Amino acid sequence: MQDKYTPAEIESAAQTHWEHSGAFRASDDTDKPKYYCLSMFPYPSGKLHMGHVRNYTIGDVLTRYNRMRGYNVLQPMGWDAFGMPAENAAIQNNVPPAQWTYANIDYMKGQLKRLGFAIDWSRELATCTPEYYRWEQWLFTRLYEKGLIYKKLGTVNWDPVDETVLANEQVIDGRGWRSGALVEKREIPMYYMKITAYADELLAALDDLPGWPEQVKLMQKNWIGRSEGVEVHFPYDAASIGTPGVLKVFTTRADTLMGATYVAVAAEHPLAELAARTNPDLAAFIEECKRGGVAEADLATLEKKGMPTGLQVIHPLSGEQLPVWVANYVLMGYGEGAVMAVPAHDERDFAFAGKYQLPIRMVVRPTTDAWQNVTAPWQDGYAEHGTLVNSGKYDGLDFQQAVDAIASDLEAKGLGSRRVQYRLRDWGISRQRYWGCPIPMIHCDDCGDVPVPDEQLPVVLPENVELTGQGSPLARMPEFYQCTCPKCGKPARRETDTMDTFVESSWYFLRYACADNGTAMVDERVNYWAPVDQYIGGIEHAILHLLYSRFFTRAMRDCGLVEVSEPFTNLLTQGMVVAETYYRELEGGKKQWINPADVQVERDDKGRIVAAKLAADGQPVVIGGTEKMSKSKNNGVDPQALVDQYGADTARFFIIFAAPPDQQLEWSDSGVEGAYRFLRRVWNFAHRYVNEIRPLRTGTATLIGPGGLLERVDEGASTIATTTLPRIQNLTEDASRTIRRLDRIANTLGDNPQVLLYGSGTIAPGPGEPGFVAPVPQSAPAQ
RNA sequence: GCCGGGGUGGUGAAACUGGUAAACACAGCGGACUUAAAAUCCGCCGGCGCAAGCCUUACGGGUUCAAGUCCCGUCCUCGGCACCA
Repeated sequence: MQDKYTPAEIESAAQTHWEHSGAFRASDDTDKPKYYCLSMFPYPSGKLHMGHVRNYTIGDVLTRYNRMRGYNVLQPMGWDAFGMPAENAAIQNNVPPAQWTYANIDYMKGQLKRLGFAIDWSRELATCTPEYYRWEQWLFTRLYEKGLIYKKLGTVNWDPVDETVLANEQVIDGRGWRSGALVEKREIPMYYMKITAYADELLAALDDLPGWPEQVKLMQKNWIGRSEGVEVHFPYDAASIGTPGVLKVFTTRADTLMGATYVAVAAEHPLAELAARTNPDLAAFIEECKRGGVAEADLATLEKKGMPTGLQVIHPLSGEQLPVWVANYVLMGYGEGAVMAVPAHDERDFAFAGKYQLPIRMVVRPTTDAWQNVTAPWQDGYAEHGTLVNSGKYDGLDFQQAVDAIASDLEAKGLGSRRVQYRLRDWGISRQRYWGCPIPMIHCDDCGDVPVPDEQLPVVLPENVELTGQGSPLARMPEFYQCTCPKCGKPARRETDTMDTFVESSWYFLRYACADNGTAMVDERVNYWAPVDQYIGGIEHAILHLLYSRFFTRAMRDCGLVEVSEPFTNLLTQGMVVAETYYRELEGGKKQWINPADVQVERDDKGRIVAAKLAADGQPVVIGGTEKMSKSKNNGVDPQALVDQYGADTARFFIIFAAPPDQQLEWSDSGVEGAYRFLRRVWNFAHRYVNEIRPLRTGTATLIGPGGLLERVDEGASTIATTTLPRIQNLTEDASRTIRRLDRIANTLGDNPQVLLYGSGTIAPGPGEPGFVAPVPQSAPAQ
């Protein structure tokens, strides 16, 4: 009897049936309520990894479940196909990025089909096709005309040897990853999307997203970082600077303005450059600040350094002269590229003033008696709000009174005003790379920057190119960049930068609603399907991708393209897939990571792993602990091997039961084995007791009965299948025992209990419908 | 450095508003049945202790009649930090 469970045959029969019957095609026109279930689309890197399998299995469970509840469910799939890895592969293997990408898509699509997901493949899209990116270009020109896209200087990592802009990922310890050269910061013109125009709305709308995890909303809130404060203008000192002007800074601590003893500017600030012209030491320091990459994590951990410019500005209230310093912790891209320094009440300024012997003036006294004067070492209390002292007419005011009085006085003098500032910066979308969506702009000597007119779209990315790793090939292709100005007809130069790949992923979920439309970006069907009811993906996208998508949906709304503002009603952030790691130390301290499949472990009588050895040579290996499955730690399990050995149902069944969706999943080979044995038994069980329902193929998952268990799945995606059945470890026991447990559970559900055998859905349904509901015998014999 | 998670037995993990920590299981150990194995059933299963009992939620403090849960601090770990996707 056990021989009857042949997953490869059973699954392929079911999948063929689904394909021919169009079982998973979502209808655009039905009375059923809609349910749009979306998993984040994959980057076509080569083959699926276990994280993909988990992501899409969770989405598939929700998809099939909601189909059975009577919803018109859309579960589409596509490819986030532009990006750096294709260029790297191209350089390494001498294959054009397009060819590499399409081959990967082909292979991975086959894998997804083999896994039997209920995907509507008729809506498939790949972001690297002109059919997709032409609409991105079209929207770009609309947003440019609306002023939501503009051009300004931005700072990038520059590799002086390869003469290439590097991504942060390509800068390792301040050096280019290929050339090894010391990386420099360089300013180049780039296009920006004005996401800050939506900062307030993006922030406020977080309160109306009950279906999002609190932690994600909090991260977005902090990322947007709204703060109320005062913009203060420090007039230039005529004697030292020469030209009239003001130095602008923003502060949330205007109450401490009378304690400001110097101002600090970024190395790229005009005042720094002015002073450097006559001061070689300062010029050298500015050069030093330009070394290294632009990643904030690196900048924030740098040792704080500075140098005086010799320039002075005038304190707007006291009239005192304050020295202007250049400091490496002030960044040009943030606010005005300058800060006022109040060493007595700011920890960073305190440390800086101590290092360079700058004056420290206490102007706030705490309400407690914890301290009386600001002295080293720094105490957190120094930064607390309190009563003003040493501040002339402002003495005795509390924080709010002081801010109000000082802001009013600055406004009266025309030297400042109250203002709201965001941490959020506009989104720079220009990339000096080949494998991306061309930015549809033309540069004309006479007319300036001119958007490509609609009738010339798309600007097609040439696909047969050779990559060298030095600069963008587009900039070396006259046939690409030579063009005529759409306005005056004179020879002009086409923009050779491409867009950030986050742009493609910011609207793909809307395109699925009408992927077949060749004449418009979206049509009225988008208002039927949007918003996505359930979005599933990794927590690593909590900020950038999700925030950009929320912004993009609003920008499209304001172009009259969609009605909704929020793209994703419910968000599930899935946990990682982790596994044991093993390694051996090579000479030179380098670690050679060994795949767990090649390791034999020894356990003590408590079941702890106490020793491990390589199966091939019997020699011991070091136990490296549990880590996220990755190539670098060589602890990945290949989904393909799993499917080949046990079938798709086992892979999916294990992965959905081994851990709650939002928690990390620990890989267990015995758990997989147990899942397989369980499925085999369920299949035999189903075959025996419910074979009057045809076609019957296999049983793959678990019971969900009417009553309690069913509702638990309904409560929220985070409880799928976790409380209804014991964890996968239980399933390593003999399946008949488990089935008896299922019966016991079923019997507690009241009259006419039903067991829903459900999972990959290869328990085939009646015509067209996946999933299968079978009555359960009141007491099933053990064997 | 900054923002957001996490840290409870050998393992997965429970503990809902502060009220018996470790439910439910897996693994393990012992036993029954069996010629034997499988299956099934029974018992044990955080630590120390013969026992009564004492100790135990990363670590150190605190609040409380009562703390895994609240507060302060520390350590470790994971995700993100705007050009990885």
